[in-house]
Amino acid sequence: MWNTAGDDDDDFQIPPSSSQLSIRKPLHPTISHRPPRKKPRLSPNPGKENIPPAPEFTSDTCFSSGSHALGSILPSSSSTPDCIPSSVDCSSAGDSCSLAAEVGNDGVLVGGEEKKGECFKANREGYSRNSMEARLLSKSRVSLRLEDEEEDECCFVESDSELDVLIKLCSEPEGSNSGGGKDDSIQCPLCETDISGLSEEERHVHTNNCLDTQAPEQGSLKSSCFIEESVDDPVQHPELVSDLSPVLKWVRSLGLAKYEDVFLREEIDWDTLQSLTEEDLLSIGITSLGPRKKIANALSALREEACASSAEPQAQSLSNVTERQRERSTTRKASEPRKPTANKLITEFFPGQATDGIRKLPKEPVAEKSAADSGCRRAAVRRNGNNGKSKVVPQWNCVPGTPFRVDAFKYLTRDCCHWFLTHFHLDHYQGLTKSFSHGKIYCSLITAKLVNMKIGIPWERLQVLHLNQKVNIAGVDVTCFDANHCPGSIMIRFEPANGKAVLHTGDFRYSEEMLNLLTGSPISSLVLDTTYCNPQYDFPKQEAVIQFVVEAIQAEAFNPKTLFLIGSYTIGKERLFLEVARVLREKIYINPAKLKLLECLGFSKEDMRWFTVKEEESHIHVVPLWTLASFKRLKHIANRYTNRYSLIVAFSPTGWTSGKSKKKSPGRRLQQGTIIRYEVPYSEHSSFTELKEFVQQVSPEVIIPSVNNDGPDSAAAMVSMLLT
DNA sequence: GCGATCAGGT
DNA sequence: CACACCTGATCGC
Repeated sequence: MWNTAGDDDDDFQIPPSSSQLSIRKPLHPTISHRPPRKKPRLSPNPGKENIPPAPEFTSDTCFSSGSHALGSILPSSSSTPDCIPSSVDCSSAGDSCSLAAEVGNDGVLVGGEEKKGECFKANREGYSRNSMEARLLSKSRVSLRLEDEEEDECCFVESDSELDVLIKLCSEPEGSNSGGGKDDSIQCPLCETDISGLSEEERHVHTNNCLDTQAPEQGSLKSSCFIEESVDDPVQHPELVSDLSPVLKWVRSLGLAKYEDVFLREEIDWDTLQSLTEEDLLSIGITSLGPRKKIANALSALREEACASSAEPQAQSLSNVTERQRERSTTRKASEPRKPTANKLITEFFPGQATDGIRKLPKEPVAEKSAADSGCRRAAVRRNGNNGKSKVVPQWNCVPGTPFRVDAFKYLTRDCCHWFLTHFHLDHYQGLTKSFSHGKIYCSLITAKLVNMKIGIPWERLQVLHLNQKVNIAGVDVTCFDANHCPGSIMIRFEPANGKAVLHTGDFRYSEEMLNLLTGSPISSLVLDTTYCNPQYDFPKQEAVIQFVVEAIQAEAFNPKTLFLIGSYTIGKERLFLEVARVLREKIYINPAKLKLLECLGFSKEDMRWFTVKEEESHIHVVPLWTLASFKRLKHIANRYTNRYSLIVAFSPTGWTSGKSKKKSPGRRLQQGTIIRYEVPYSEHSSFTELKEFVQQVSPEVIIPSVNNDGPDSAAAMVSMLLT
């Protein structure tokens, strides 16, 4: 694993790294191999469970039980073989060539037969086409395709979540209460005329007419949903714009017209405006200091003004507005349920839950305060939400039962002096600067080195945690494990005195080995990396994707004037390009800064030999991921190398590749002229299936998602999906 | 001038 | 979608 380094103070090499990736020989399970799990796959649809991903060929079995050490991706016994074109089995050759060819199922690449020939040419080291990996890939592709069929079911699960049911319920107009069947009569929400006989378009015309003529009476609308909708869509309902316009005018008068939207979205009326604090402004999205101060100052001036004369002309002119607002809010209360609006706290869907403590259901984990949390994260505090308290630390940055914080440097407070950092990615260490003086930072050795080197945190502030070793910090037993995310990434188990253990996954990619390590006290709360917590994200094992990339490179390499580009983050994806180097037996170019960084990651000397900072020594270059994002940038690179290279083949490894389109394919190939870009689903987060497996195994009482998205992917919805 | 922070982009 | 990061603008010391 990445962090095996941490096991040994003096030597932070990544063992067992001596092995060479040999994709060309049949593989054997390694010593550490565990038999594939026999337990039934979790499936939202039991009837379809007979479509497992071919157990005998899962990467877990072919490779060494899902291990993570670079070297152990494949058995160490097989140094790169000098085999053996003569042993090639033609039928399977078709298989593996078609891997590359099929990538191009969008079209362009590689017709079958010719390309096969090219494959052989490119196959400098030769290899047994009948390899397990080739079978693994074709197999997994089949199973993936089959799994696509399950997808609908998964989506159904999602849409059937508690949240969704509520949303559906809420979005039904009152008029359509009784079933809303299509035979029911449809009334205009304004004049209540039966408009069933009209076409949909005609109905729109009708209601729009009513709107135009009846606008002043909108307060009498029956459906509060409609009112809310109007606010959401002021363009369609101009009368409401004028409702809010004093606020908007005021904002405009400050020269901050760009924030009008914010006030509109938050439905801030004149009264509310005057009670806004600076915190509120921050929370509704006015994050720039300047504008915020400006508004705050203007507000205090406004308040003073209001105090000075309680019946000022300005207030007078606005009274009708505020009255209307009040009226609206009372109407609202009286006619629930109401339609959810974009700016509604998810908490509101779960009355009581937000303020309740941990809600425990027998055997079923729940999303703890998930609702409140999702609101807190994006807009730290919402209007009227926090009684003026400052920055709210999101739930997932806290460790229940302890005063500790995890990846919470954006929320530095003086009441905490134990700060954990799970890994060195910007979104987790953001806020951490070298002037940090809030106590100790606990992290893995690799992360500590990076934090020290890149941010300048002095070593005195850093406390290295070694993998799988329990230590006691402020009375809490703390153990960390390899998170299999990026080098140095850890998951942390906290065992506070109250007996309720907390597992914080940080960002992680599931592996079965984690479960071996996680034995011990049962986990009460699980803070879970839910990046891909949606059934639509199901991607192959990393090993399979590496395999795919290697084969694609081989297939494309018939042209000696080809430049290969592999995308990478500051840290992450190393495994991918290191394996490519090993397999192709070619050095990989990285820039000096990257080399310095890689030197912190504990690679062995042998591994480091695969890297070079001399551009001319390699035609495989590691570049930042975003330079591959657009063909425009790629063309720019191509222009730089017109003399040396006639073809560019780029690999863009990201889990999002397996989004809505091209689901679960091991990669796809895009081409523009002499530039080819492969998008490969190489993910360093757990797939949905893996998340389910993990949650199932850990079986916590409470799940706290570390989510970035809200809406239908709310915490509650996610938890419900995980449990389905 | 520099570091920190934010907005907007890929 | 928004991974994890970049660039450029702005702010404060």
